[in-house]
Amino acid sequence: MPELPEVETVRAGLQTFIVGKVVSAVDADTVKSFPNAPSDVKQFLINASIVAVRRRAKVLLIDLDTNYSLMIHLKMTGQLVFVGAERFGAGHPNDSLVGQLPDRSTRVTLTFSDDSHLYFNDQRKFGWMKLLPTIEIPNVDFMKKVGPEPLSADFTVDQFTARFMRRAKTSIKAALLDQTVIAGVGNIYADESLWGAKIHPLQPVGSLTPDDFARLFTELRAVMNLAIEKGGSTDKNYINAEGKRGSYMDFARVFRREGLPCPRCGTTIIKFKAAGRGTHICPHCQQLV
DNA sequence: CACTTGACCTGTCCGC
DNA sequence: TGCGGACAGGTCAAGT
Repeated sequence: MPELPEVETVRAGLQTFIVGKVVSAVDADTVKSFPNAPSDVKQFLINASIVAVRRRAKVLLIDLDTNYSLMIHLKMTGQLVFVGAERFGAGHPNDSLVGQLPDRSTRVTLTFSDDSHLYFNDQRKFGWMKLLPTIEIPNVDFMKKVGPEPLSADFTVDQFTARFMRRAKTSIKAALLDQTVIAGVGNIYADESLWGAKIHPLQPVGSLTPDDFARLFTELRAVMNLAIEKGGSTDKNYINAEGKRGSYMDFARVFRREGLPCPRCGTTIIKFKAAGRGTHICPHCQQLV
């Protein structure tokens, strides 16, 4: 579910809420949620304090003062929700969630020494948490293979184009979704940026012109920045660290808008399958060439 | 090797 | 209302 803008929104919320807090209890399904961690994972977490919350691609990294980190992937339906202690009283940002969590999709509960909680919920159980030494993070297979951050200040259109040309024979949509090409793009922002750049999702990468890449580079970054500004996209499950929904779907131009008019030309938006995913285009603006 | 497909799970929606 | 099937925003292993 969550793509780069959603994970970044969660990260920013957690950075505000949990840095400095000390873990006092852990309730976790260690088999499901900590597949690679030591069996005594609770001992590694209890009494540790949160130092920082980072993000790389769609992965969250919670650094502890013990030189260990929690590495978390939310996959399709994962949520990380912070709930303050009741004694914080009315007006606390997420007071309304007190008593609602944990629920049946809660996989891990971290309790902090001030009686606040961090809940990892995941309906479909695709997500995971791993505990590992902070210094080992760069050695994790995914971290070694994942492509550059599309929003980083020093990322250029030339680098962007060169990354894609490694996958010249595949479709542009499949390449956008390939995390080893560019980090953080998922189905929503792939469709939205291809509409913005007026490129058909099945267009072979190798047939795109420098101008196509320039437009896609600009559109992808603009769409992701807008999505972060709107707190991400909530289609079904996604909520941020305060348990609140994102509003980007109110601004989506094609995603989940099949049957509605293209906001640019009025042609009816269609949906089909591309790169194995539900794909939305304006058949007038985005044509195979 | 490059690329595509199926599997991992649960919940929801749609048609009969 | 009940039931079966398709589908859902991600990633990896296995297959072609």
